[in-house]
Amino acid sequence: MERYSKQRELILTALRNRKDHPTAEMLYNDISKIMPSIGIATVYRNLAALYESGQILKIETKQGESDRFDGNIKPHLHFQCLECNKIEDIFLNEEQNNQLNEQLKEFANIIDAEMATSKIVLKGRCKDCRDKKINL
Amino acid sequence: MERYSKQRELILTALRNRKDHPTAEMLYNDISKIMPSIGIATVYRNLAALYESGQILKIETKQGESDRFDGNIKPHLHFQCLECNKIEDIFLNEEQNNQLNEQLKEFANIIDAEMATSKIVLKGRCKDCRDKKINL
DNA sequence: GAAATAATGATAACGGTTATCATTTAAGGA
DNA sequence: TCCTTAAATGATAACCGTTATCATTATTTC
Repeated sequence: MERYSKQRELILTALRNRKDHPTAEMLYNDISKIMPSIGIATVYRNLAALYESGQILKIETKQGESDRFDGNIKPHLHFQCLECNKIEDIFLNEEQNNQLNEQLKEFANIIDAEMATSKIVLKGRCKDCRDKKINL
Repeated sequence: MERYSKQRELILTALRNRKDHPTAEMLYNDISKIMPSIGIATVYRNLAALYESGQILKIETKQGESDRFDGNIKPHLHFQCLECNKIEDIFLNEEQNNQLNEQLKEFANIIDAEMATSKIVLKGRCKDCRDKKINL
């Protein structure tokens, strides 16, 4: 059975305290300041467990790039800036969310499949990078 | 400058001859039958080059799972079955495609970002797996 | 407390991909 | 056609994020 551990609590708190989408290693660095003895494997293990139990989100990235984690489990889209690589949240209102899901389910119906979830990452240029370009 | 190579031609042809979404290794296996001397690194190198020049698509998968490649560059969505892991294409008509893109661009506007591309993977149960379940 | 057994920490192993480097080969003249 | 040059190749080592292993520690239950 699942058993309480100080480490898991620290990991969940550390993730919720961040407003970005940290990697396992970033969280490990944060937590090391409080509990220097923690091992990186424990961070990975607990993030996996928290993800499987639905307490956090995981943004799977491509090979060789670390996965990102998200303490905010309200459904939302992600936007990744192609210039600075930052990942931002896009929260939709319920109406927008339902409408999008309905449309995607229809698309799945085209091939007679049942959609359960979708993974959407928008890519382009974030506000900061756009503003930076203008100032050059 | 870019220079012709028999290997690159074989790789592109091998990919186009498949209707699924093979991994680099699957293509390597196919091509080895014709050119046994080819090296796996050459396959990876050329797939990367073909992707960068827009001649093929790449479906980036999660860590520890091989990337998939697609010789069909007409814009389309992907559906991955959570049971059998197969990836299928979903082709939208132009109207559906434009409508979806417009909607996604609006979502990016919420955070003042400019969307260039989107990566959408629908997940759920494919037709085959659904039919299989019914027959049990 | 004591026993049972999850969870941990250190580190080796893993898997897909990329880098390295000597060798081969295509391209463009002489 | 031969020569030069530099891109492409093939073999393999290295890389990097992640997972497995295993002895040790710590939480739960009695």
